[in-house]
Amino acid sequence: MLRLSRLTDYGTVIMAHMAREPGHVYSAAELAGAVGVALPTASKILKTLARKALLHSLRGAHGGYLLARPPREISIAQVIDALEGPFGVTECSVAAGLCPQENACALRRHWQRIDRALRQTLDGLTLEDMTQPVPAGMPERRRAQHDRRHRSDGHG
Amino acid sequence: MLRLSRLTDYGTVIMAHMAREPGHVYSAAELAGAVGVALPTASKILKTLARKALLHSLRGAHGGYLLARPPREISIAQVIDALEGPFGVTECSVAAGLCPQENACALRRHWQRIDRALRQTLDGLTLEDMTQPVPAGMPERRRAQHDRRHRSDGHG
DNA sequence: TTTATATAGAATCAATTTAGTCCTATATGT
DNA sequence: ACATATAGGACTAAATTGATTCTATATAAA
Repeated sequence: MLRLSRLTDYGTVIMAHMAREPGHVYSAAELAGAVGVALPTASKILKTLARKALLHSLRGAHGGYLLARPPREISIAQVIDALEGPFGVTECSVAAGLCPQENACALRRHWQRIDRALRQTLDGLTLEDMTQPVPAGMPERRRAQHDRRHRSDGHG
Repeated sequence: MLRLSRLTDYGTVIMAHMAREPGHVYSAAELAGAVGVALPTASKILKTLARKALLHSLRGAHGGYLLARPPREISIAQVIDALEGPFGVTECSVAAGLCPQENACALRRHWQRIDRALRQTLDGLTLEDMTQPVPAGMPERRRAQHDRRHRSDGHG
């Protein structure tokens, strides 16, 4: 796995949808319909994204949500942060706890390094990228996507 | 988040512990003690790792487990695969489903790309690396760990 | 050959987490 | 005023995960 929660998944879909027309104000109902989730669910996500300052919200009649910044200034990592809390692959990498052995504590450092590397990848991809069709090449923004050979044998 | 399950976390700790003495045969009880988890839990993890061919198991008295390959030939990605099933950040990236809009299907491609990038990172790190102390520099094996600046503003 | 020690594998139970919904309050345009 | 929309919190139900237990099997040693 290494899964994102479903809500976060929806969140990225919603954000990507909004990124296609950055100035437009979308109501929760509109987005719920466009993305195919129930209104309360979309609402919940939108509220969170607004609270975390990735969206601006407008209350009252004709209100709704719009992106707080241009799509190219909102990264996937930021969306994940907003919807899933502090970034970290393992519990241990955020807060030490178990593992009485020195061995484990050594691991902690490694996990933190891994977190940084993964985060870097997700931070290098913006909403703008997500609206672009994947050109089978590399829509990487400014980071080279180097060779793909790796040492694993049986895993795709 | 983007969390690994706790069992997977334990699994990596166990594997890293075993990697310090690659030839040695460890009983489940021994490992449970060393790593600080209950015996049944360690057992469960070890059985899975053995079934997925990352460990060899020896039954009977004086039995136990040992690494199936040298530590530098077992990547973190492989351990995660074994304990968490098919690699993928989103449900959508493994099996399409929701998202009636064309927008969403475009996203799918992007998620798959993201999966590949993350996997590459985790595949570049082996058990051998995990046993090494983190030298504050870069224990990367053959992949350069480039600059750390990224575009996000408020997130650590 | 019997006994003690270990793993294999399936099934089960409890706890936690997550998804989804609902309710009340507040803001704004007509 | 009234209709429309978001804010925020509380609540419920479902799914996932963690942890344990049970039976079967294999092996070393007495």
